[in-house]
Amino acid sequence: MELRFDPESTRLLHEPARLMIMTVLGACQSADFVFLQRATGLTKGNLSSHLSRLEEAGYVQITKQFIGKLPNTQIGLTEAGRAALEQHWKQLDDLRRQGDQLRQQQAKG
Amino acid sequence: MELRFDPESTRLLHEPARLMIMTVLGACQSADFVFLQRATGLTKGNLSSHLSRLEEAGYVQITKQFIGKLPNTQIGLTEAGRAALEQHWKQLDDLRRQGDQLRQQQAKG
DNA sequence: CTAAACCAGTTTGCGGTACAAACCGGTTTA
DNA sequence: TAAACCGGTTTGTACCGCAAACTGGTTTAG
Repeated sequence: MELRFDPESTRLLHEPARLMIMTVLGACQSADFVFLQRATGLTKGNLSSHLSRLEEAGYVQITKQFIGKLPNTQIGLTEAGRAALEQHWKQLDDLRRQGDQLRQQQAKG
Repeated sequence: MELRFDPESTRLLHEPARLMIMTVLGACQSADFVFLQRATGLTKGNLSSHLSRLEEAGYVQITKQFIGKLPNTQIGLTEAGRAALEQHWKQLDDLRRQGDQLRQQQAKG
């Protein structure tokens, strides 16, 4: 029996840090850098580089502005990003289902 | 709001290849190397090294024997392995739930 | 006035890892 | 007896996640 599960399709989201980021963003239209850092517990450097990757992948869009005199970075999911996140959960659910199925086949056969 | 999600606890299983392996093993008492390779679609080298990692982690136990004249490697989940796999799914479920919760809070507030 | 602390991030350096190619000891086929 | 096959393991490399160091500006302290 051939397990159908494509690691490459959502490889980006298999990194826990990125999955956390996407999960938070999935719940807001937009969050800023500091909020994301608090929510995920990542270091600034770490968060920054993950966001760059997600941006390159087209999963988030990043807009910079000034609030008063301070720089501020807003991050939001793109449609592609939202789709990828859903897709990722679906794949995991599906893998788990396949495991259960296999188990039942074993029980019978 | 602080996301509670510990990447380190099940980092090993965040690798898709390893999650596939564990999923298959979760359904059998024991599987052999060739079966695992077919089921997961991994290359031999890749599978071998992932199994070594899982063994070091105490998640699988590996026993070697000869079938006729050919070497044969049987792999099975340990109790720790089974527990880790369940734990992993739980963590993912939990993260997703937290996302949904956040979303509902946003809808209200 | 200026130096030290703070803010909001980005870049850099490094240790670790996933992957396939090369390899290995043996067995079967030609 | 040599070439192909079997069941894996080891090696080399390119990539990646992480925190420390840095950047460019702002506020506080003396």
